Amino acid sequence: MASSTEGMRRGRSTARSATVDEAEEATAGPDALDLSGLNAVVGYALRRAQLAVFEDFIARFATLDLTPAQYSVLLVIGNNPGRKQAEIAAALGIQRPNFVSMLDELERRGLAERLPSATDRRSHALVLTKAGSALLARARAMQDEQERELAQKLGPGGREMLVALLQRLM
Amino acid sequence: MASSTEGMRRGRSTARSATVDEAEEATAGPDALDLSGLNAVVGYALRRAQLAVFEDFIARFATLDLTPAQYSVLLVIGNNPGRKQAEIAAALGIQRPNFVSMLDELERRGLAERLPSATDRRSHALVLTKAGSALLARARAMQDEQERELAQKLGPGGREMLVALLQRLM
DNA sequence: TATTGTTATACTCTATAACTATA
DNA sequence: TATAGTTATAGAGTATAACAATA
Repeated sequence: MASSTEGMRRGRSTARSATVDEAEEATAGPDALDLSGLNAVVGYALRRAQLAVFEDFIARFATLDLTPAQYSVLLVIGNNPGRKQAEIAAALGIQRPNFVSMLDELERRGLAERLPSATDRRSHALVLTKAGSALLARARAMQDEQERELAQKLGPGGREMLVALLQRLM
Repeated sequence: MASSTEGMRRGRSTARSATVDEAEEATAGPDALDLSGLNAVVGYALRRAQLAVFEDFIARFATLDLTPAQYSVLLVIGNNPGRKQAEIAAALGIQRPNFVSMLDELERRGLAERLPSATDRRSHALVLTKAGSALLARARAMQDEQERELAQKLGPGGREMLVALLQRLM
């Protein structure tokens, strides 16, 4: 159902085995647009939800001056100290060239370090500094708080259900 | 194409109430990284899932030469013919200045048109051309097919559950 | 004075080619 | 020959200021 306006709304198409209809936007303003077609699209809902969650994340982490990407880098280095740049970058889906300036910045701020590898003089072993570990601890606590608030929005078991569903898409 | 070849595991997330559970045993290879901390983060899962779904979308829509953004614009114009640029753009979360070149391109391809408004000489009434409607119909069918495949990945009721959970985050 | 569409601009992300020094 | 880190660069995507025409 749905469709605030009568117009053209998926008239034909009898084969709808997967049920593409169910989302619906209640009444909004007087001249509100019909977005029913978009709201049923998984990709669109994913994009909007991701933007909303990231926006919230960025606002929270403003005090730590950390972007989501920087947080993920600190987290992965912290859990995997001594790994090569290429390994960390690949794990995060970051192109190696783009990872250079990210590390430059984290190193400049004294949060991470590029140590010489003992076995391969080409590679760098990434580690967190003490300051980096300390900041990561604060960031983790902050992120846990966001996770708790998201869990509340999502209802009982909703967060775990959501993550499980998202994993199926990757 | 072929972005990110990261190595993510499929941690079984045993449900735990509201607090962040970050104890997932990563059935790891010899030198696989520990990403358990990230995999429990809703925002990160959202981002990766969104990228995966969009990548699939882009590959499918390559034959129609439509990006996800262009598809959303055609869809919303089709369901809301005669609306102003600013209205369509706002509904999609697109900045008005950035919407200009998008419309230029759709108009250049003969898919959409900027008609003079009958009531306000400043504004343009957006409509689809016949070719635009025809392309949109093909795109919709293509998108329905993706939705069906996603639904299969997500299991019985999974797609509807996912969309409902995502709506709670916006 | 406010709004619509537009131009110009800038900043972030992301992607690729190519260099260097090692292996 | 291949790999790790790097440089340079190009392309999207997104954000804001400002202007002309109109309300």
